[in-house]
Amino acid sequence: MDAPRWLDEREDRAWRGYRRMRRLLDLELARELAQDAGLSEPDYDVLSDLSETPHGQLRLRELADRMLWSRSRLSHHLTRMQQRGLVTREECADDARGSVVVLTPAGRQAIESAAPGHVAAVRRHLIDLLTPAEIDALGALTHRVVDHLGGRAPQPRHDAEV
Amino acid sequence: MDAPRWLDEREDRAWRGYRRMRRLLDLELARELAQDAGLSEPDYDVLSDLSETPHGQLRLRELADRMLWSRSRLSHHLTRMQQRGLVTREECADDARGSVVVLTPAGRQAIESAAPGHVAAVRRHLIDLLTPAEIDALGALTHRVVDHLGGRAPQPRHDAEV
DNA sequence: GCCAGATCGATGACATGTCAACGAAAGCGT
DNA sequence: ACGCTTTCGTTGACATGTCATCGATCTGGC
Repeated sequence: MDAPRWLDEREDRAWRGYRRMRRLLDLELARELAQDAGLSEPDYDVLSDLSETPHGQLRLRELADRMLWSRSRLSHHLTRMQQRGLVTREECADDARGSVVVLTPAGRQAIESAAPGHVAAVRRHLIDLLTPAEIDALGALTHRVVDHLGGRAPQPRHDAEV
Repeated sequence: MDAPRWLDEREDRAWRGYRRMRRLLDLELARELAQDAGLSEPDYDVLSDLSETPHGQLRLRELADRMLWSRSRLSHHLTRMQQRGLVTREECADDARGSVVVLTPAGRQAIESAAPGHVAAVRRHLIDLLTPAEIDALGALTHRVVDHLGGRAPQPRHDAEV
């Protein structure tokens, strides 16, 4: 705990750059997405994950885990998206507690018309600015960090114990 | 607008990895910070930026710009931090509209005792997992993206016009 | 000096995210 | 079959972030 190892100049540059990029990229992508497609980033992510499944549907639990969201957050968000007609909830056949989130035709329409523009924005502001080597490095490094953090989901524990 | 250029396998890997890392790193760093220091990440960032100035104080406007926050957000956040005794607001000498955010002794104490642990966490979960070459690449790439996005601040425009 | 327009920061209404608690239903050991 | 424990998803209270608006002040052109 003593003599903390501060970040040296290069490490600091990387860390600050990362945080700044993160913020600016978010703002810009969210801005364009809202303007061009009327969706927020969370909306887009939900629709995107759903649309990648065979039938455009997933157990709420499964979707929350994939997105690294709490079930509570997802449940609240789905309520709003449901009101906009982008998804519906159906009862789950094999588990009476569960609910299945289903993409509506309007939801599929929304993601399909939003995707090209969004991917273009991701290219324009990030991918196309990188060399092939940087893209590979970014892929390698991020996956290493993710593995290290043990890609498991959140959802608060009710553990006793210290 | 036709024939969108989707991400190829490597690009997709980098993009997904980035987003996943982003989320997991955030969760973990926020968790440790809250547990060890009783601060949220926004709290930490505010205190950190303030503590890097000569007198631990900044114009609200200036602080908001550095953090890429809206003034509204910062104003709300400061109100809460002020109630916890971490910062105070003082009148600005050369501009009667302005206010100066000042680090209190308790605020300085908070950031100084939180920093070593936070830096250690950043090392443990990110920096120390990367090779020197990756750190340099990350620094280069993030700064390029930031420059491209034109590091300017948000604050909604009231423009007419398309 | 004076006025038009810009900037500063605060505020309230609202959208979104978090957290703890809950009822219902499964799982599991006996 | 029976309880005990876990999991599922929802809910309400609350924390946080966004957006539009406001009054006060500053700035620049005249």
